[in-house]
Amino acid sequence: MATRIDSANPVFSLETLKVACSTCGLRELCLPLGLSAAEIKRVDAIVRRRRKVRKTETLYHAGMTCRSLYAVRVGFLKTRDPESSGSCRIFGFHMAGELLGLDGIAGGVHTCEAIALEDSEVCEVTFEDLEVLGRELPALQKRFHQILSREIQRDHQIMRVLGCKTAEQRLAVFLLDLSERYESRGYSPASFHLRMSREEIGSYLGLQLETVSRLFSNFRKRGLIEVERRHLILTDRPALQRIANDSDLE
Amino acid sequence: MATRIDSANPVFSLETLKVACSTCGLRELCLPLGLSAAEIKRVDAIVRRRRKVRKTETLYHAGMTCRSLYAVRVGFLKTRDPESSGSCRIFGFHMAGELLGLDGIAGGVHTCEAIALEDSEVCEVTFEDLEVLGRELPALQKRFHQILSREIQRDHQIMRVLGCKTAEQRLAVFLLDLSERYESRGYSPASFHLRMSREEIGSYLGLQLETVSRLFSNFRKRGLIEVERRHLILTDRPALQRIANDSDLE
DNA sequence: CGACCTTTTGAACGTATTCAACCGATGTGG
DNA sequence: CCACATCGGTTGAATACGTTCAAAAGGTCG
Repeated sequence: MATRIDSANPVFSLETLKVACSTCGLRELCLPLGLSAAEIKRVDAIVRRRRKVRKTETLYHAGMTCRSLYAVRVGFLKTRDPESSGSCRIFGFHMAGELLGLDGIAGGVHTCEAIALEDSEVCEVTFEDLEVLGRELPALQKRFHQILSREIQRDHQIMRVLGCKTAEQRLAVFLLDLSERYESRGYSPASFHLRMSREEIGSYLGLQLETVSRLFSNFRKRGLIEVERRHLILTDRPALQRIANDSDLE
Repeated sequence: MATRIDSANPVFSLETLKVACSTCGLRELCLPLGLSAAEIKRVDAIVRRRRKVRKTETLYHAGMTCRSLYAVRVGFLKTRDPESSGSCRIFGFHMAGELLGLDGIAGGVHTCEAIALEDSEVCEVTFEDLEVLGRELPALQKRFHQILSREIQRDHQIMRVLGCKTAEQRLAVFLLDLSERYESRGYSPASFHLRMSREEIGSYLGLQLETVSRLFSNFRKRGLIEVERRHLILTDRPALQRIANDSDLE
């Protein structure tokens, strides 16, 4: 029933208004962060459409022309490298308020593909509109640059993890990162549901799914977490922090 | 003698004019790519200063307030993670025409440090100036976004390498990447000088220096390269390509 | 219910690391 | 000028970490 709205009707509906940036709970995480109410209204106007992506469905494929970026409104998606047949094809997991498609600006083509891990909704904004409006609203321009730069920082963090952390450290970093992101969205930082499989976690962390599974068991035995399938409780976050940080000192 | 010019004299000199963007050989790689002659002149005007960084000297430290980005004019620099005492602190090697400091836009603070691997010169542009001018010159704004997006793509490439390639594949990818970058700057893609130590290569690729050294020897024995200290000749690039690409198929 | 997918666990294996010795080039001071 | 220290690089041997292969249990869905 929900799909009826987004697929067919391009005019404003009550439904559309309800999810305007101005009233969106994510405006403190997403593109509008730091903008005035008036400015947010202008941003609202360039959001082309709010699109639903069902679990397992693809938001965009690699190779598709890319003229827009997408902000996750609700749900959870992954981006992955299409070519590499091997592992480590997953570049990231994306929660509400995060932006997708930043890698496509350079070439006008998506270099990875985005797939929903649960029923999700995204807001689409074209680069063109964003650039035009950015010229009028310096705060928006600045915010956009911040987001791009933030993404580079994030990638550096992942490179650090992949390049010099043990399997144990990688998983600890990963769990704490999820924890923080849930917390900043108002969810419990200690208890949450994993939207991704062991294989996907492994793919993201440069590990085999068996290794991930073993580490979950190992962390459970040491009393650091409780894990039941995909439900997770971080019972000893300070200890996880210690594991994650320990460069090499014992 | 060269330092006298840049350190003391803030007014335009013949020397300064000589290195203006308009006449810079790198304008087809750097920020001005795709701009008209008139637009390049405007970019010239916001280049605050052209700064020399001697070998082993630091262009910026992590934690320093960051209000500018730097374009490499001549030379070769590395950026590295300051905190991690372990390995893999090196995020990248940067050649002429490449931009440094993109990670600092978000927080206004440098998150890594840049160190010259040979005597280098960089052009400094403040984000503020770049944003202001970007509002006037859409082509510049677009170009800047392209560069940021390109950097994200680059990071993805590194994540791919670190996450799912063998040591052998990593080195092959690394050498071919250097090769391409030299070629696009008009140098030989097959014969060049390594500016970095084995340890720095390892740090970048998530390997130990011994492993890198062994791989060089191994590649030499297989007739793929000739290597004499830091001088390198890629004698069989197609073979290196095959090694780099082979996902897992034999 | 049976088919399939995800997850767990075990055992053997292999790749890259670690520790160590050594070499050559460079630089310093007696 | 040579002894000596230092730094970058090479190579060997033992080790360890994570992978690979394999089997089986638990969940989910037609």
